[in-house]
Amino acid sequence: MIPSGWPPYSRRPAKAVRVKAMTSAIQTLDAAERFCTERGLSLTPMRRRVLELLVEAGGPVKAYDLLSALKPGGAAQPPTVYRALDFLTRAGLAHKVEALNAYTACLNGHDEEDPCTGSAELFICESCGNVDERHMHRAPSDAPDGFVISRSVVEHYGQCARCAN
Amino acid sequence: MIPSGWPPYSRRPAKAVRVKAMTSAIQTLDAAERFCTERGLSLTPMRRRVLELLVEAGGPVKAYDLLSALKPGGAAQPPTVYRALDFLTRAGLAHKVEALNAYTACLNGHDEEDPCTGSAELFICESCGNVDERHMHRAPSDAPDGFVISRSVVEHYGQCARCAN
DNA sequence: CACGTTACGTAATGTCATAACGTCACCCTC
DNA sequence: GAGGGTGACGTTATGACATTACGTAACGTG
Repeated sequence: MIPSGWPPYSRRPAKAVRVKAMTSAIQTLDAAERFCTERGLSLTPMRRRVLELLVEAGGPVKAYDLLSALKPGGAAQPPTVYRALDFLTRAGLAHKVEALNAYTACLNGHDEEDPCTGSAELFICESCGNVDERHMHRAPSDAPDGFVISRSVVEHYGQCARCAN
Repeated sequence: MIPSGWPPYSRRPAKAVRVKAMTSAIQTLDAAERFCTERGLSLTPMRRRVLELLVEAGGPVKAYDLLSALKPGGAAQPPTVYRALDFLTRAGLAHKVEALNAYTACLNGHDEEDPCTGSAELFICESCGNVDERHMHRAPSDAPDGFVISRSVVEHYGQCARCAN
């Protein structure tokens, strides 16, 4: 009667941070470096390291998983990673996935044209954990009269084309 | 350089549960009652009480605030309120506001025509805390090829018309 | 009646995030 | 080069949000 087993993904054990594409990671990090220097932001070693972990994971990562991944090179405490995530999200280099309490790197538009403004539309595959990010170029057509939007959270959960088979 | 003071609303102290419109609350509860009996769902006293608190609050309420509000009539523990919220959200009588870790009553379409399917578009005023809910009748136009959406989280934060002045 | 199911009580624990304070390096200006 | 502001980060503790696991009572059905 009531749909059960919902929401499935947010109850799963967190997936381990894994390396996916080192080449693109390096490219992304270099782009992020340029992005920051152009704007007078400092991508410190700690912030760069956290962004690197996010990029390597290729999907949403929990803050405490980042923390664990950080541990080997010195004991890190929660505020350390949350401060880094705060910087990255403010800068538009990462997004928080609200419904997952997780964080994901923002790969779009930091090289040249269209920097991320902070509001992205996320398509999250509940099978493989992959996140496809689209920037929102449209306002909702059915906003209440006179409502002024300052920030939007748009997250779609489902199955990507690859996993739907 | 980096916008500061963001996100403002989610860091505020939780607002107290307050009574807003008792008449509409009763109407809503009666409608919810009918909604459940029609579907073979049982709106138990506990579930009804939690829904009542949500309706009275007229906006997002934190689980532990519900818990406090429940206390006077017997000591309630977290699972109690989370179970009630789970039922209400599954039934479509309430929604979780993900970016706020809060819950809000769903007032739409439980009387006759168009029951809430679970995916609503929420417009949350960061000044007065009011939530305006629209049901989503459209699919995102720019979904990745072949992506099948099972659930969407859409939350817009900003200022309502009344507070914009 | 024995059994399964549903709802809720209760204790403990797990998970996510921040507060509050200290230190150090850097830069500026006098 | 002493003083003072600022930004980044370490460290301890705590707050805030949510679940696991187990027990019991009520109810319906074979």
